[in-house]
Amino acid sequence: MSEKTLSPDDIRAQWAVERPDLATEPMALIGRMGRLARVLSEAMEATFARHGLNYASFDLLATLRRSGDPYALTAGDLMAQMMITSGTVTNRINRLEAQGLVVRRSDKNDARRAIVALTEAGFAVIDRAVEDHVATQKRLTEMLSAEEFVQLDGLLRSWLDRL
Amino acid sequence: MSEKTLSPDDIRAQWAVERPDLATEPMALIGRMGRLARVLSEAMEATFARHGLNYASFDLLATLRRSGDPYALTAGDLMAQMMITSGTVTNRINRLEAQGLVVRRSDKNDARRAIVALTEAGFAVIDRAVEDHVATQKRLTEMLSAEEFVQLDGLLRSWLDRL
DNA sequence: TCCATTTATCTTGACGTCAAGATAGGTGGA
DNA sequence: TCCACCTATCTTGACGTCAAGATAAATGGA
Repeated sequence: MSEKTLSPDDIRAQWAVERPDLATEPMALIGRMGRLARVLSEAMEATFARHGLNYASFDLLATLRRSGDPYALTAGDLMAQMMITSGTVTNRINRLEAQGLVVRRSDKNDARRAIVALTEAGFAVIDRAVEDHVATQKRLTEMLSAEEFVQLDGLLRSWLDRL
Repeated sequence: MSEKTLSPDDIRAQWAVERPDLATEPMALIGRMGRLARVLSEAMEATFARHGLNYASFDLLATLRRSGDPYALTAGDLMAQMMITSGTVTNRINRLEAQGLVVRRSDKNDARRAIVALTEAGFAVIDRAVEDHVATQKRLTEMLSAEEFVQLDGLLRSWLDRL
């Protein structure tokens, strides 16, 4: 009935009434992880948008940029590093190519391969965007004390390792 | 060049070479949060799939189920609680209605309102699915010690509060 | 040399999501 | 009573993503 959003704890409280047999401690933790990921994503998307990008395009440009000179990778490399399917890679490349931020070249040794390279415009955009992105991430994390930061990073790292 | 996926730490190492001026400590932490959220989501989606559901449909059915008898909310309530737009609510309802898991009724006092209620089939599906879901969440979190669990939950909670 | 097999990328169709706008019903003041 | 405005939901069009399959090129063994 309530016209309001519920916190993960509110949701647990509802389940406690309706299904008191369920152990919902993990639900609150995982729910908070999800909320946090969402809030962080929204803040980062706003940063990308200031540079005419979104997560998908930032991700691809950043992958090329940090791969170092000559700022070029095959579609397959991009697929692996961005952890997406081949169709999604194709789509991301197409959109960035239309914006003039990357170019497709063919590999002289293997005509099946598509080599994707940053254009000068793409290089300029991602170099500016990543600075802004880092500043946003700093802002988002600086409400954690140094000790909290280290603790959280350690917990996330070991959980991820065990999964 | 590498045909491999990179850890958040690998990514930081690449940036350290290409853009040593950037302070990327937050990037590793936020990156790990994102990876973790993704791994957890994939595991939970697999659970939903065993019941013919996905995240979207589980979310709506669960919202109705835990709202308690008579397991019915307006589209607006669902929009607020699920934190999605009105168009997305309409879409989710349509799909679940086609599966016979919810029904739309009109509100006698306000013809603009769409009241969405669980069917018997919907109730049965969500009651089974949520048990499986809770078991999956238990499995995902039980690699954390009790102490780690409490620490992590506390850190996430306070970070979220401050954001 | 040939061709069956493997590899790299692209295409197609289906989903879930959102922003913006359309539609229809409700409400309050003149 | 009317109508301008507000509210609740639905529609439309655009994206990003994936799974599955199509296409084209490389490879290796007979």
